[in-house]
Amino acid sequence: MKRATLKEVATLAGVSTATVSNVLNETKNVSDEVKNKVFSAIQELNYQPNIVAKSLRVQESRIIGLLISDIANPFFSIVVRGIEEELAKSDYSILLCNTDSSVEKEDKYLKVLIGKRVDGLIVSSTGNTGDYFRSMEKTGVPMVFLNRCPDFMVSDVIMTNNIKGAYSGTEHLIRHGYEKIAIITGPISISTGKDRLTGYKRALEDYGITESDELVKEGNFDIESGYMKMKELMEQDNKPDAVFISNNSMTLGAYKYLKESGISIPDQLAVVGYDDSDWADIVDPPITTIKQPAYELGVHAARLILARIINKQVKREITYMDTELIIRHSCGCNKENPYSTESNKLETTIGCI
Amino acid sequence: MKRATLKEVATLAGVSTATVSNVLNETKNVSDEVKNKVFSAIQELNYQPNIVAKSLRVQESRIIGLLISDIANPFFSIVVRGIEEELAKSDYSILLCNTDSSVEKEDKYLKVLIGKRVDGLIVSSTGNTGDYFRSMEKTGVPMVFLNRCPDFMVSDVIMTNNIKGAYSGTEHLIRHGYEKIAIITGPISISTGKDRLTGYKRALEDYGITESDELVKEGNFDIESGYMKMKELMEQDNKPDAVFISNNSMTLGAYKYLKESGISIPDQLAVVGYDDSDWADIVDPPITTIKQPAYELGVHAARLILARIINKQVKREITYMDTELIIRHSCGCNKENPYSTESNKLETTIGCI
DNA sequence: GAAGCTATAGAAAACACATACAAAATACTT
DNA sequence: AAGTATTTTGTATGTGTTTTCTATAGCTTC
Repeated sequence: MKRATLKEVATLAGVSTATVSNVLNETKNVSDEVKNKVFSAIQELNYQPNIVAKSLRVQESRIIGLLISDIANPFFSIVVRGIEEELAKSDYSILLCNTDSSVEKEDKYLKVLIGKRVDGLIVSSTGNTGDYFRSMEKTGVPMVFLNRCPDFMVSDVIMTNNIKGAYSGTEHLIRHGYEKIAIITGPISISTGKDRLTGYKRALEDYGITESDELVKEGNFDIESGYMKMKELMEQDNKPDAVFISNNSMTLGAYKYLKESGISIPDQLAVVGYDDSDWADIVDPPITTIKQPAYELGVHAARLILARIINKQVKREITYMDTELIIRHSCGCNKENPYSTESNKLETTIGCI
Repeated sequence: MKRATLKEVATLAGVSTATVSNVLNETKNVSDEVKNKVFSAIQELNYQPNIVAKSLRVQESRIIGLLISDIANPFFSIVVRGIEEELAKSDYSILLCNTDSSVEKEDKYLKVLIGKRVDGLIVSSTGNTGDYFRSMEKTGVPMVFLNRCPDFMVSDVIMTNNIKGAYSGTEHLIRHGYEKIAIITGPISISTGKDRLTGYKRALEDYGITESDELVKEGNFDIESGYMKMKELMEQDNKPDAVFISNNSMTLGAYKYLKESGISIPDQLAVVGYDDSDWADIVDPPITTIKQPAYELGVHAARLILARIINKQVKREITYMDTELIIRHSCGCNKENPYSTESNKLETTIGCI
């Protein structure tokens, strides 16, 4: 079905294409009389401007590429929602690319995104990034990274304060009096994984607890590895009495293992997780966790990329957003008053122990 | 930073733009000698084809619009993943639009999608759809609907068998011997809400149970309404001894209420939910639920839209995908052996009661 | 050696729009 | 009334591709 073109409405309205364009974009004065002719022609032909032609002409696509490792991870899906809603306000659309943390997919997508002439790029990829990013710099399309930035890039990045977050999680466990606190980390090759490990180590150090290699297990942020690493931890001689787990999926996996093997939380093993979820307070026991401001992260990323598009030569910005310790019961807090909403406040950190 | 154009590589290689295009697309024979010149020119200029120009010329954007009510809902985010992965195989990208079930947003997005000349549309909107869809039909862009199709449209739709799913969930409750089985439905103005209610009613009828208006509460598929409707149910005189809840978010909300008020599941109230989740088996108690094949739904939708793009004149297709009853403990099954994986099989339906 | 064929390369016309510039029409001065 | 300023409309070109149609050169075949 052939769609009407600008030219067609112009001839139908008996004016030039330039005027039609001008009434559409309100870019010049045109008399009401002519305007009306144009509008009714548009109506009659059911004309819809061809944005791809416009994009070609004005050299902007009004679309932002979004490179994300796993849209099905609730943390990311909330980030995406934040991005989407903020971008929509400025009439930008988002092109969604799920990279699965695969360098090949990332490179492939990057290629099509640059080919499609996206106006900007938001990337939240937990994997290692390939060569293709290097060539991105030359293209000059603005980018903002979420939670991690390849070492070789000079670009905007907005991070949650991973070190601090992990620190406060481990600290909470320490104050509870646990002595053998383990950690299940993400891949230490990537910054979120590494930073959260750093926070953990720093907390132990500050409280004079000697760390043990046996108690740090490197997972890869998915459910399966949470399950496996938890299992390793509980089957070895040097068992922990508490564990800090570096993201939501691994916490889920760990919980599955613990329940399967009948290990009681927090009596036999206390746990503090990372990332909050809607379901975190209805599992058994409700999970004490480090909450990242996922939605705000997305909103901020969107604003930043928009700012970059408008003004390309502002200098690099690194933003840190703070996490929040959400206290529930998996750490050992509040057993006598299990569903008090009072327990959900950060301020109670000290009091509850 | 100006990007190199086809014409520039042509002049650098000393050939015409036509030949460059031909070597790029392998659409005509060109001698190896010339090919090499072209390739090295491309390399030297770091040339990236401008896909929007190509789109304008060949009249296809290679992008599929995706209208979805809430990307943060785990059910949808998995659907999206299925769509994305399948589409990527054929080098189609997806433009993500989160409608929040708002007719205004839907119409607005529809407008930009059609303007951007998407090659197809996948819509999974739980809300009522506005007028704009009507005008969509005239444009001739292929559409496939997920789980619901506006009455006035003649379009492909792929559904899960909602009636059957709700039937089997309710039936399971009935076989347990519960006598006052309530339902929290979605909005009955939309088909998923209505169909699941129908399945529920049909089950009651088949087993000779008279239904009570007091036991059917209409929510709107979000956490909050699950909470509120559960509350209503438990605070009224005519309390149920079991409840069937029509989606994941409302089940979550209902669980929150039940835990807060110390109502024990399944002893005081048995529950069967709709939609499966990763966390469904670590909550307390693990949720018996009707699982929709979310990922497969997405894959199928992607394939269907692709087929429609290639061949526009095949006739309308309505696909039903079957749900699966995942038996855990919230219904009352398997209390003595709580984490047996055996319990997760459909076949045990009868045996477990 | 002319006619016919094949293989390769190029010229130019779309594709649908925006915009700089020119021109015309109107309004305003004096 | 003519001249000038201002508003309104039109012309023409450019945006980066693909593709149809032509043209040329190198063959074969009679």
